[in-house]
Amino acid sequence: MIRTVEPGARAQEGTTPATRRLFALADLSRADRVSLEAAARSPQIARTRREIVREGAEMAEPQIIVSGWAARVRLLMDGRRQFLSFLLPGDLIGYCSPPQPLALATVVALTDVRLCPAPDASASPGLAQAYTTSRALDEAYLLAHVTRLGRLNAQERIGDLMLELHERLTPAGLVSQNGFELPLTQETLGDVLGLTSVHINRMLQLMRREGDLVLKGGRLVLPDPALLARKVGRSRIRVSAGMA
Amino acid sequence: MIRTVEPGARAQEGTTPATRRLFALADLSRADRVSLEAAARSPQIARTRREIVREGAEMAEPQIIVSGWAARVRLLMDGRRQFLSFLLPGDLIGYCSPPQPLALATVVALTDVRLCPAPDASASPGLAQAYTTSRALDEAYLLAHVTRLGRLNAQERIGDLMLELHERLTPAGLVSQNGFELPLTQETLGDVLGLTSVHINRMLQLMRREGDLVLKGGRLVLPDPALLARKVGRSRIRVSAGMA
DNA sequence: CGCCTTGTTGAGCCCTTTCAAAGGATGTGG
DNA sequence: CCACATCCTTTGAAAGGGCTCAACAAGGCG
Repeated sequence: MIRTVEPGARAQEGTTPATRRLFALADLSRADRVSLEAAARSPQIARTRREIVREGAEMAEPQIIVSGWAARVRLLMDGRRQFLSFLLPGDLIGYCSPPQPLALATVVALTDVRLCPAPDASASPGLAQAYTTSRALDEAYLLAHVTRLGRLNAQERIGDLMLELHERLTPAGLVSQNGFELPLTQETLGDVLGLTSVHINRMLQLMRREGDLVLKGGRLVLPDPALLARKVGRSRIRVSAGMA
Repeated sequence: MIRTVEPGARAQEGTTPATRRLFALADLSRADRVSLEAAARSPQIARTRREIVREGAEMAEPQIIVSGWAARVRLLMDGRRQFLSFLLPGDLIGYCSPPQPLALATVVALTDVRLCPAPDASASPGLAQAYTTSRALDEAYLLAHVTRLGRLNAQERIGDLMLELHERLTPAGLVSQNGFELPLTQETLGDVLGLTSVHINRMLQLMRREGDLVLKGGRLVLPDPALLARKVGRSRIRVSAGMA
């Protein structure tokens, strides 16, 4: 299929994955886009494994993930660990309106992460809309995660998660050929999906053999996302009438 | 231990479980309290099993659960079912600020439920604060649910959930003698905790034998909540510096 | 090149599910 | 007040999915 790119559309797309994703969330004014691009241009770095937010700490100003992966996590005192959600380029950390006093979960960097303060939305309906939509998506993904953990078996959980990541990374432009970088160890994947790394390993092998996915060298490819979606019984996440 | 009740404190407590719970969430003005009490006095009824909100529908105005239990639920197309969260007296349904276009999950009545429109908070900082805190608690409980499903075994899940319900029903005044009404079938409990009703049954029996809980005739008693909390490794949920 | 993290594999066990059926409650109508 | 239907709880036996423990291979990285 051939797709024409109008000159106007290209200008809206954003120059980095994070801004591409944010631009897709709402109808932003030129000023909004400029301020997002500017903010993303001078990010801070959080190294792998470093805590970005600590559970129970007072909330700092909201931030945007410019690049890299982070996750919200909860630790049990016997050492068990559960990841609650992923934070991907263009996602917001700590955005609550109205503000909330305490962080509900620790946020930890899964890779080196670049983040920047989120431009103030109080004077911009476009930004406010984008942030709100982002937040709604966060909650939708969290609900999907509950269902995944509660009612899907190991293969379904893996497939469903990979499809979600595919879906979330697409607007940021981080997906090509149905594939994307997956900077997660099998241990981490286990702590996301409520399984052991050993079982993750075996199920990944099975799914590779069955042609559901290709995972090698930190890159994941879903040869046929639609087919996999049918196989694990997944439907697309939507929070408003129009958007993905 | 003897506790003195000052005449002033009593007036703040609210006359129904729902208002008691809401009054405990924020420092409310006399007008706030009056409007909540008034709203709760003319509720609508939703019968058991009836849908209160349908997933994907446009959001109606926010409502307050005056009495009864409801739950957010997601259905898989092969018939599997996962409850996402409970909605108890004093909880809000569909409160989002700023408003969100679509409901993210179906809400269904688990018992006959009385609900009323939530008084408008735009002119009242107290109400706004109460609603915000309620929403923060919702999210905290959702995160706890993820951890429960992902990393706890059957007994821990049951114990943890019962402790959460104990904690949530207490401010509404629905707990006495460490016990409360639990209007849930074992089937429902299974769909909350990601287990089968058969296994719920067996684990409940085990926990009864071990003295962790007493469940009979729809009433649950936790003989020693603190001990059970230690046993399942649970810590109390908090979203702000002061409150429960 | 050697350390350290990550991925792979095997065997056995245990927690949880499945399937089926019986027993108790509860409620409605006759 | 009994008969009957319905829903919920309880129980048994067997199978299965996922876990544990342990050891080994395979990559990065300094």
